[in-house]
Amino acid sequence: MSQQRHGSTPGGTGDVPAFPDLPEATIARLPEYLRALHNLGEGGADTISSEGLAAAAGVNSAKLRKDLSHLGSYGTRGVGYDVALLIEQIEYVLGLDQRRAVCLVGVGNLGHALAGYDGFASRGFKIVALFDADPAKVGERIHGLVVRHIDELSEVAVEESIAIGVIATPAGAAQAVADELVAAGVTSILNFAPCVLSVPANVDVRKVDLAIELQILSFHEHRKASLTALPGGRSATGAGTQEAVGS
Amino acid sequence: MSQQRHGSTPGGTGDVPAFPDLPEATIARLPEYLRALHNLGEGGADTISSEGLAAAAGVNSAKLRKDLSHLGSYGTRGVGYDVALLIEQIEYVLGLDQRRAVCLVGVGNLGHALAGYDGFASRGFKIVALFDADPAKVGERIHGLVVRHIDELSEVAVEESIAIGVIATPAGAAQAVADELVAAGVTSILNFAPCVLSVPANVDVRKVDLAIELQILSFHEHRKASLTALPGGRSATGAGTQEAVGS
DNA sequence: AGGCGCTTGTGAAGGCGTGCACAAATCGCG
DNA sequence: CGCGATTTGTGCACGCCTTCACAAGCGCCT
Ligand SMILES: NC(=O)c1ccc[n+]([C@@H]2O[C@H](COP(=O)([O-])OP(=O)(O)OC[C@H]3O[C@@H](n4cnc5c(N)ncnc54)[C@H](O)[C@@H]3O)[C@@H](O)[C@H]2O)c1
Ligand SMILES: NC(=O)c1ccc[n+]([C@@H]2O[C@H](COP(=O)([O-])OP(=O)(O)OC[C@H]3O[C@@H](n4cnc5c(N)ncnc54)[C@H](O)[C@@H]3O)[C@@H](O)[C@H]2O)c1
Repeated sequence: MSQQRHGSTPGGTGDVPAFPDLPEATIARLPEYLRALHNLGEGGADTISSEGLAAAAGVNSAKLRKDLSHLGSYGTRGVGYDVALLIEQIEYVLGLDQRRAVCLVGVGNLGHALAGYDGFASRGFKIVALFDADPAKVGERIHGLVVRHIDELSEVAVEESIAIGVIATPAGAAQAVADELVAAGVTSILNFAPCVLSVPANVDVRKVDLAIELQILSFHEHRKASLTALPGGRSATGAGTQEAVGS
Repeated sequence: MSQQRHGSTPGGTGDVPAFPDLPEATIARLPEYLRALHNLGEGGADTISSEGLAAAAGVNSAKLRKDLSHLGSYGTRGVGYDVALLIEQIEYVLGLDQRRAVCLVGVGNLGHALAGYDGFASRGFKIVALFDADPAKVGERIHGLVVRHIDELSEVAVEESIAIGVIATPAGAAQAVADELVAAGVTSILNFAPCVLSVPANVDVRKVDLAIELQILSFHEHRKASLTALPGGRSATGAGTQEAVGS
């Protein structure tokens, strides 16, 4: 525990990240580990074993170790992982050491909820601008931010160095909004509208579609129902196993 | 086009679904195909090629064909897929031929938005009950539904045959709510709280965590930024390729 | 009626991700 | 100072998923 070397992360000379190539599946799980670590840290834990952290994150412990090994060796055999150090490492890899500016387009039902969500701020993001096309909404004040007209997007995006945009408009407007975001220099988009977006290759899009989530659950309900007719009525209701469903 | 046989789906004698075992990855994409098909159908298309449907759904056409082939042979070589027939098929497989009852627990910021979302109704679901623990919220009327106290959950769930529950409470309350949902007979849960849920093995859980989505985008921003220092300034801004990000 | 172009359905190959099982490493204790 | 208990890091094998490439099937046009 003597030297608390961070590998080559902060304080490095060249400070070149140059992640080899973290598996996509791994980076999708890092945020979950991070959340679990924060919980554990608040609980007063100094170190945590892979088994413990895996349980807190709802994954297999071997998978967790392999994931973390991709970042480097930040654990101590026989002891576990230093919680604070690991938090720092994951936050660095995810680029959360700097608070990232986010803009939100479409301040309707969903947009209102998102604008008022404090879970963003506590996890590395700051909503710095709200946009809408409806003149009736422009000027409205939400959680300390004034809704601006979508035409101002480009100007504000540059001014505030916004790299991430959230789309919460109806599906019909989403592609047009995406185009405007891209034109304004945004290179990452989180899309809540149920539609496919076309964007240049250097722009990342992630989509959240609640109806799809429900439909997947519906399928499993359908399947489960079709098996109810089986003998051996008692279902395999185990102890309290986490039912992990693909990312 | 003469005989419109549905394989063995509706109107079958035994009517036993007995899906062999659709790959998990496939069923996660079926809802996307379904949405694309509805769009195309409204656009007046009678049939659609795998290429066209794949484009509309943002996937590779070979993947789409393989996915659909798991449901049976519902295409016509040289022509494509019958839009209406395929919609019917997918909806059957997903169990959407019956409108599924959903309850929502936690009518706060996010819960309000979800309760008022019409995208559920149009895609096979009906929110039949809202619950909250806050006495100040109980009794409130939202979009035609009255918020009920969480203690009534079990009673209402049985009465309305609710199999799917949505959790939109703070993370601290989510596990307790999940336990109550399970006790009330709910076997599928959509969880918006940023935490891991422990449930019996026969219960499916899907989680939506917005901060995680943003953190994944942040990683890609971080990585992109670390490559900016490269020569050849012009980024590989292709035509308009969809940037598919894992499901 | 026959041929031609188009599209589906699928065999095969390759890549990715997962999980087991164990060697290597570290700590604490006698 | 050495030993056993504990936990990490990883080699390996297996299975799933994706993608290519193509034969089989279908309709249309001549
Ligand atoms: N409400 C929900 O709970 C919910 C859930 C899942 C998905 N969604 C999806 O999220 C999106 C928004 O849902 P909502 O319920 O908030 O809808 P909404 O109609 O309440 O809000 C949409 C907002 O977008 C604005 N808008 C429209 N066109 C615009 C444009 N070109 N530029 C900028 N702003 C524009 C509108 O003025 C409106 O304020 C929809 O695509 C919906 O399918 C909503
Ligand atoms: N608001 C958002 O945009 C947003 C975005 C992503 C995730 N989330 C997550 O969704 C959840 C809800 O967020 P929110 O902003 O709506 O919070 P909120 O505080 O506005 O609402 C939470 C609601 O849950 C109710 N509640 C608390 N304990 C309960 C219990 N035991 N049983 C039933 N109801 C209970 C509260 O009375 C309140 O009405 C949180 O976990 C949050 O992290 C919210």
